[in-house]
Amino acid sequence: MTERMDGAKRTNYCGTVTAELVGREVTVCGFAQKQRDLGNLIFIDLRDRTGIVQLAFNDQTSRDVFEKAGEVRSEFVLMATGTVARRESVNKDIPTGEVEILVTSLKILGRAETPPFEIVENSNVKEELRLKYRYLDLRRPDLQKNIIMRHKITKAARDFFDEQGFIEIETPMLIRSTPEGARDFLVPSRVHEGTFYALPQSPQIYKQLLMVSGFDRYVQFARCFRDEDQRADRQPEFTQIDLEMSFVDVEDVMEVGEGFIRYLFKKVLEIDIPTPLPRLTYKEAMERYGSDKPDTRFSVEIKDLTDLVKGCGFSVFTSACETGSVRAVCVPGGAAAYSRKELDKLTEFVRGIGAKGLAWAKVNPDGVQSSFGKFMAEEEMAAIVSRAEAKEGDLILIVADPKNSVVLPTLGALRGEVAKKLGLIPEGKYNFLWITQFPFFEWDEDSQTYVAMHHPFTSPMDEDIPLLDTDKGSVRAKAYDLVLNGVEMSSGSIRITDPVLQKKMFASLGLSDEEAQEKFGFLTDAFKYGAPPHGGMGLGLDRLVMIMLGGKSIRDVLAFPKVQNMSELMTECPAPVDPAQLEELHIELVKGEE
RNA sequence: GGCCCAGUAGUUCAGUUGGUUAGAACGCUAGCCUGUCACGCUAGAGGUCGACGGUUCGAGCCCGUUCUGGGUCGCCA
Repeated sequence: MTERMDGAKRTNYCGTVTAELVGREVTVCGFAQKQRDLGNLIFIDLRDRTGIVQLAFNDQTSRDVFEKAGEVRSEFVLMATGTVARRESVNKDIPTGEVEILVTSLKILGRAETPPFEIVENSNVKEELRLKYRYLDLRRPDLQKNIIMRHKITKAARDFFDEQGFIEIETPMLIRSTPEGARDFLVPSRVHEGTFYALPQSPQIYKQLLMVSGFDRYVQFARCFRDEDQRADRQPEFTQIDLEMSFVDVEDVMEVGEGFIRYLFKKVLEIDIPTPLPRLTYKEAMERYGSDKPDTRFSVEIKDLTDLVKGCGFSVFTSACETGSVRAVCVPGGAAAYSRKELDKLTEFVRGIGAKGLAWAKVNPDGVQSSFGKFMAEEEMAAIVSRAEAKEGDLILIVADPKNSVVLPTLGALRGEVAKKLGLIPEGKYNFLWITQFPFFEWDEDSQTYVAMHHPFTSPMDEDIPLLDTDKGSVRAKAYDLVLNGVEMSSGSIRITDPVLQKKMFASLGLSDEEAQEKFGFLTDAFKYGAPPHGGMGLGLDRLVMIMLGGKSIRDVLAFPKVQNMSELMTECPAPVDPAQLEELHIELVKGEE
């Protein structure tokens, strides 16, 4: 039989019962971590979210309490009252290790079956099982720590933005679908047959309307939804710290952004992040790191060899030079000792990304050994080694392609791959970086047109507006990303508020007036009534928490995450619904093709 | 949608060239035990080797299909 609390109150959390309380009567509640029955002496480790305290039962304990203690098994829910006493032997491993509670009253408030896995820290139980019993997994101290840390981070964020004069406003979860970008989750309307709401991918349009409404500084911890395939750092529903400000330009938003980062890291981790944060333009980031979200925790950078190999005898290089380039990364750390097999693996790796091959050169003590040496004059090879800044023992990896859009990302991925392999990435380092001056348009090979790299309300840079008619590819946007350790943490921009310019941008993206009105009319209409210049950013909270906790998987910072195929193993959702429910929603299921 | 990895007791794993009754540790159950805290000692229970099909005298092991989970590419304005 389980017992009732009968009006008893907890006086202390387990983890707070320390030596100062010796002699005092306390009442603690929690889960039995472990029961150790020594015959006429029983110990129970009682656990709550603050830690563990030892309950002791001995010959001083009344018979019925002692017998009850003997029944206790792992994960029983207990309430115990007793006197705090010094232990005969101290446990130095836990904060409460100097004391124990000599129990005078014990209530078994809940019995527990043996759990499918032990509730312990650093569990290496298969994730599938942990997620099926997520409520048990969440009892483990590491996950408790993560979830509590997440709370601290959002609390600090609320404090910061409140101090900065931001108003927290909730925007709707049921919104109009705007079929740009990622796939929407759709919600059928019961009342309006054949119509659907969408779940927001971001509160973008609403927060811009709030600027039109004069709220001036808005913030929201916004739940966002994207129906795209998952990754280790991506979930179908996620949270953004979403903000928007009026009467600002790029610098103002970035200043708030980095002020927040500095505040947060100091407050939560007691780490000083020096500001202003380093910046790179998109172009520079691509040319030096081959990525618009470079990991700068290790120094390997891309070097351009094009001018050095233009006239060499290696046709792979010379043909690439015509429209593309030949570039290299120099891998330190004794990578010249790489075996043929390891080099083949790297070649396979770059082929997987889209490059046609990988050339290599080892800087050995007795000279340079390379995959293309027979096509090179000695001075040419020496120039390559010097340009790559390679030292003895280094390995130069070279990618050549007629398209820079192949060369740069390939080397970017390659530098990350080898850094991981060689352990060049230091732990516990937080390298923030702004990427600025993104191109406005992206050339789309499939449709042979320019498409918006950001959403279509992003403002072009003032000085690039004339290029809209002459050189679309060179137009830069007032857009900025915040990158942390090679992960995109945040993305933001200054928005267009000039109706004439907005019309022009829509046209540049191939949207007719009618289409633009149909899709975004409510926004452009709103701007007719006076729109303050504004801009903002959205910061991925889940990823931020993950990196601040040194985690690798976003599932570890969410209470109830979904797995790769977007289902949730505990409640087994998504799930079929009753036919009557479908009928009410005017939905008929059609069989998929076999 | 493509590619890669994993699936054996409740859990984590081992399992030789295909060969008798599939093992270990932890956990669990029972008994003993007054200072444990990874308690100890004794005894015990516990398996459709993810599923289906094939090869074989014989399959945990080989082959095919499939399911589940993970990673990654495509995708994520």
